[in-house]
Amino acid sequence: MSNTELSTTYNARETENEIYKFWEDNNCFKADAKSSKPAYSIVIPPPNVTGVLHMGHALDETLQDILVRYNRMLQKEVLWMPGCDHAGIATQNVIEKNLAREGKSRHDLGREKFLELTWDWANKHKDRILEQCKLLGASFDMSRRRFTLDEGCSNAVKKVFVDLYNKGLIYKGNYIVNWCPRCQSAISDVETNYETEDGHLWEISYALKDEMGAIVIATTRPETMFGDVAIAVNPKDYKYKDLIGKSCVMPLTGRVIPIIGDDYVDKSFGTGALKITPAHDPNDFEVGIRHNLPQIKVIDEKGCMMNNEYVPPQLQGLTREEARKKTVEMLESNQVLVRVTQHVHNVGKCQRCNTTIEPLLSRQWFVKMKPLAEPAIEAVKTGKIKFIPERWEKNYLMWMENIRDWCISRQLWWGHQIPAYYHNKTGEMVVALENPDPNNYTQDKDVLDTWFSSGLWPFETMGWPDTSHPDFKKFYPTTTLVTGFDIIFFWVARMITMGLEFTKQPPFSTVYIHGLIRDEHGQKMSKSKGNTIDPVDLIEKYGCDALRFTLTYLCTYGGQDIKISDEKFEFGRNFANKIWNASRFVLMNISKSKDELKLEPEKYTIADKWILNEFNKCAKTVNENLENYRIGEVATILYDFFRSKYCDWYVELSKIEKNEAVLVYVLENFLRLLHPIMPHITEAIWQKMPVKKDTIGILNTQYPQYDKKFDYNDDAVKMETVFETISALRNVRAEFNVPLGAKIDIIIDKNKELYSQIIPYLERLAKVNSVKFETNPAAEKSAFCTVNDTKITIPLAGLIDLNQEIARQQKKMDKLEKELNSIQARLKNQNFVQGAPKEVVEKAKTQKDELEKEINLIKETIKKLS
RNA sequence: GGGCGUUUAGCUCAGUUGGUAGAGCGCUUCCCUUACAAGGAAGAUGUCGGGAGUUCGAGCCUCUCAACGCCCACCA
Repeated sequence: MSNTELSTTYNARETENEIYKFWEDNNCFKADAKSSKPAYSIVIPPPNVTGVLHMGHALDETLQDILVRYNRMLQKEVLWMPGCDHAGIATQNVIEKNLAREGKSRHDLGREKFLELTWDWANKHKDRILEQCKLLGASFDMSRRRFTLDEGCSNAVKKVFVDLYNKGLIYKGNYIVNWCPRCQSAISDVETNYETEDGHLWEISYALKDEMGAIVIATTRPETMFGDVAIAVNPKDYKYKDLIGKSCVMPLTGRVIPIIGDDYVDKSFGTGALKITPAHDPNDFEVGIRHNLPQIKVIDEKGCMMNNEYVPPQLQGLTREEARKKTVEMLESNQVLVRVTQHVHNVGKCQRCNTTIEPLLSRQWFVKMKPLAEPAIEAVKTGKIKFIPERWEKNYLMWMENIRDWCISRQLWWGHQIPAYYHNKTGEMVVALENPDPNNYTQDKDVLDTWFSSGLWPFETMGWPDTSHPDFKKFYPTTTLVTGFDIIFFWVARMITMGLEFTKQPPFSTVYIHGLIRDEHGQKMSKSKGNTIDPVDLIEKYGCDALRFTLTYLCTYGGQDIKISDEKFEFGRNFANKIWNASRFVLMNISKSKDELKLEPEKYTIADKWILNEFNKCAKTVNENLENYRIGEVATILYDFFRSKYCDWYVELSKIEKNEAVLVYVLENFLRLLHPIMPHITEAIWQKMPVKKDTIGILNTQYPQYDKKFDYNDDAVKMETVFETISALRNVRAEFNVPLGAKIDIIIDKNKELYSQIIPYLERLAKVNSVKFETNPAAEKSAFCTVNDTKITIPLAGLIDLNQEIARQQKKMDKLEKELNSIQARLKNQNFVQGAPKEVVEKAKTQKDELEKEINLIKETIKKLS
């Protein structure tokens, strides 16, 4: 990278691969736990081993990398910890699907063989997604990469489980859980999604025992009736209250069950009477506990009717769906089906496979969440942990304040096996880090919810439980957590609770929540919809920096979802190309050596002062916005500065008169400011620049800051006048179709001091032939333009159309007058003059004066023309 | 049922303490002016969802209505 020539069009891919390799070869991303510099650390939200890179990762990783690179340039010791999640159910599903293709199930292999197979697969795919992240330019420390099932994480998981158990915060018990008959496992509440479905409400008549009459209940799930243990009515319901304490006879089976009273029953819903099936409905389960009722299971783990005394023989073994149909038929032929109505209701679905959940009575492990949630609520309320944007705090708090116990056991094989051991003969249970006696004790077959281990991610990756580990000491707690709002409950909340419980510190101080990536119609991207965009394709087509810049530009502070389409990334590509070419121009036009390129304030032109002033403002706002996580704003500011200020004006002016040192200084520092967003192109150009380099690359240079010595506001204002003049003259040329080759003469009535400085600019940029200064020039056959109080006359014999010119002037005057009217109205208002801040009033007065002057100028001009 | 978000130019969206609206794409006209046509110059386009209020002044604050979207809850 020593040649100073740059190719004419920017070849993003070639450059990016080369540059990333350069950083890797130089170990640029490696964090030093022994460094004395202040620490900045981020842990990656570990992508699933099963995963391939998608747009969500692209956004998430880009934002993290921006923060990481920014802080690295602020000269902090930066650790970005990469790694993957074993993703229990998701991974097991993939492997089982592969087996199914061979006509096998996991049971054909047995646990050991199955795990062997899964490990092979996981090892093969573990680094794939992190390798893909490198295509995004991710500057994480691969030497530290972790996996939630590696030895360190497994030890942390065991320790946490045992400690929580010993503190009484983990318990095992028979409760109703969300059971997925396809995954063959319990899942937690947050893994259950509800979908609205059209169903039926069946009203079934239960005959009273030992007397005439019947009670009619309403149900959406008649097949569960065989597990009924009571009929419940509201004690305040006059229709039924006398029946409480009596019994009824169940249709089809003849079993006798009591009628009970419970406030939970809604008098106005259905028939006002409710069958109670504790083993298959969460609410009924609660009612059953209150009334000390038995729990009768009639549906098994596969979602089929059980073969037991409660289920009629002809239904045994049928699926839930078949059994429902058959049950209804049987009820009908027994003439106990009173009525069927359409009923829209919500049905729980497994988040992983969308199978309808079966609420099932089951023996599972739970974490008692209330005591853990309290400090987690406190940490957010007191501001120890801040959410950005702030509104997510409310969301988090609401969930935390209504937290329910967390079912953590899964009937899977892939995951952390629960460290509970049962005596083979006595059944005695021991919860411990190790099996007390492998000959006599057998480990619990269940594994833990994936989120149990990812909940420990910020500290289990830093050496914990060894709190003297250098990484733990240097880099924990981490600084910022970056993620989408979709996993606040699954992951963020659990990291906070676990972090506080086990390290007594919040695992991070800021949670930066961004939106989700959607397709151009606002639809969530999914493989099944076929609307996904592959970031790898985008990188191939437009380049990684283009992808990063575009995403960043679209990522606004409010954390709105981001709609994308392929073509949107042309924006970033075009910008990269612009940067490349502008840099090419600069490098081609530098004749001085790096030692000669010194800023010499005494030689600055007003243009130099203007661009230095603009850059200085740019550096200031960029830093402020990065500090406040307004990352999209940063992209906008940098884009605007580079295109509208540096390229459109300063580079153009430099073709007339150049200060090489300023040209190079501003470019180099702009590249630094941009580096966190577009790391490769900025590094590639920087390497070729004739500047002093005492770091390996641009990535560890100092991040530019506001510098008082570059405050040149007065000159900047003058320069704006120059630009306005040039634009006004160009407008005249365009308006009257002055041929490109033709030069114009202009007569300026005042402000000679400034204009005489910039005659070469006018000549080159507005194709001016001659400049005269005259207070009252002859105005015939001329066009005019006004810039503040200055009038410029442009004789255009042969081209000028007087009416057209009058109309043009009139239009400008109308616009100015409208503005003036509004300001005048304000200034006439005593309330405004007295009530508004002094500066605002002063500003309005100045504006008024300026507007009046300019309007008078135009009026005079029009008068002369007509 | 509870909570949150969105509504600004044809499209996608910015708009940080209230001071009188911007970008990208698209569109019109001109230009391959030796950094860049993935470019340059000039230009058109908005009763800031409706209504009311606070204020000297509202895209921004308050209330209300409407449409769309999301989250939580889960009355069988």
